[in-house]
Amino acid sequence: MSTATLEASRPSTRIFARHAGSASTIPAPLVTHCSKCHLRDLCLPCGMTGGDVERLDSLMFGRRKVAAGQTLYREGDRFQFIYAVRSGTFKSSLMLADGREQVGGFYMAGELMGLDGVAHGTHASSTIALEDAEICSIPYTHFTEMAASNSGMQHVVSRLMSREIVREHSLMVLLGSMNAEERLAAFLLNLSQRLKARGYSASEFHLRMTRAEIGSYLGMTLETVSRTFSAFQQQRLLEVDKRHIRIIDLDGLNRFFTSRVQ
Amino acid sequence: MSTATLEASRPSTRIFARHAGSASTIPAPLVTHCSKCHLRDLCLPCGMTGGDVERLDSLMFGRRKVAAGQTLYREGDRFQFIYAVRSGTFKSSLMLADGREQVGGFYMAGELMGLDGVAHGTHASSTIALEDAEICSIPYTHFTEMAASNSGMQHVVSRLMSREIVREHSLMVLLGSMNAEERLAAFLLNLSQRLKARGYSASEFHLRMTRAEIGSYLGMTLETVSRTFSAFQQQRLLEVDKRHIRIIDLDGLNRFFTSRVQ
DNA sequence: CGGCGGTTTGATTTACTTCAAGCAACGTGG
DNA sequence: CCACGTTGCTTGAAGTAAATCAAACCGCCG
Repeated sequence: MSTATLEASRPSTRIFARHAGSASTIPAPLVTHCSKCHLRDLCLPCGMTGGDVERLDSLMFGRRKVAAGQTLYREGDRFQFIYAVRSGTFKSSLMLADGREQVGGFYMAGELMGLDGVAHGTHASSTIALEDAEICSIPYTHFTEMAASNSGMQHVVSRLMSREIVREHSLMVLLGSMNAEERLAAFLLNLSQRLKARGYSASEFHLRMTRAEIGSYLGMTLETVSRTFSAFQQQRLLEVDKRHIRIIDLDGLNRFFTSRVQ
Repeated sequence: MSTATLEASRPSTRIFARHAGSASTIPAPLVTHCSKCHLRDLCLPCGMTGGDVERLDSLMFGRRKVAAGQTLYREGDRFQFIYAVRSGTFKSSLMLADGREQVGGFYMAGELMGLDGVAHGTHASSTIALEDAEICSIPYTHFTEMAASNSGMQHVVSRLMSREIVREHSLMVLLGSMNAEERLAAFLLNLSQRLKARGYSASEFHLRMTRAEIGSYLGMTLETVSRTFSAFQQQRLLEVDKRHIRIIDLDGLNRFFTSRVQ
């Protein structure tokens, strides 16, 4: 964990790390260098070759903290940045006419948010921090300008967008054809995998989101989410204590949705 | 494999670009020129400026017919092409372990298919023609090579991918929070709009897909689809005769899901 | 002609929602 | 410090939308 190197000493309440250098001669503190980031293999630079990652550094992505509950961008906001999660968890959601929200996804370290804005220059969803978090802001136009002269790099963006398409694809399957138990199992296993990829335990973790948010994401009510957790516990698949989850029987969980999705 | 004069220098294009003109010296007949295509404002070239569309011409997209029921690509196939619909209708779908299929979308003239393959170099879904159709095959690598030297053009790809993300976003809302009537209303209105944009009647059209396919797409059974059609007919919102649909009360239909989605 | 795929409609069942109540953890202000 | 409201979670009982099971119809094709 090479993190806490830079940010500790600095005032962290900057809105966006506007272009750094200004007065000082030393590199500005709140600028990120991808090449030195511990997330580089999960995040934007993933798959880049040669000096491309170093070239990313020159864009000097702004970095900032986001407090729990704070909104990163809202539906309709002008699209300027892609955001990379450095730490913490976010949810993206849409507000429905009847006041309810539809959660579209949860994002954790190394994942990119805001790609839906490219289509119309305007964000199609809102995203909110579920806990205190830290992000990098990637100015989209600068990024594409750079990618213009570099085919490898633009490939990376395309791949990331496509990945988002694939992700939503599988969510559609989930929402379109699974029952409550299958949905929750799929959700937990997905979470487990992503946490594992980030060096955390795959079998024991703390949920950052409420039952209502899980329910919205999975297309069911919070009561059904709660009941399904209880059912899993009784089937000795999980141990659940509020938001603390311990997966006891991974295979058992897996069977739930392996039976559906090949 | 030796024909296709114009593509000689780019062997990979050939697989799909019919070996039409064989030995002749005149341009092969089944090569498409975007600049002269009647779909240019709906399709890939949409939003391109200056000579970009002409530059697309030089890629000489292969064009071919696809018979009803024929598969364009399958889950797991190597990703090489993006496909643009010239005429006809396609569905994309996933096969579930229990043998059922999950339909992920329907595509009509000017729409692009296969973008999900960019992520892992492999298609994440299958797509099948619902009626006799015609497509252009766009060799992805050539296309990105060209886009490499042209920032305007690569913007176009990104926008198209992002649009797909947004599309799936709204499908998630649909699947996650709407009831049967709202889903079918949303489906019909979406279809109506897209047909209108293509110069067809917005109020009267012929469905190319079965009740089962609609149901799979909307996350409900074919029986419920059928019943909901009947209900709409009784409410004098539609006239339904098998696959022939006439929308009588557009506002009435609209009210169904305006009440949900802002 | 018979069989088949697509559709409609009816009867029954069920998985989930809705409504409702209670509890635990937490923060706030008197 | 305790009473209080708030938020999140669980559980129960009742209601319902949609799934399932089932039958029949139509148009089509070999």
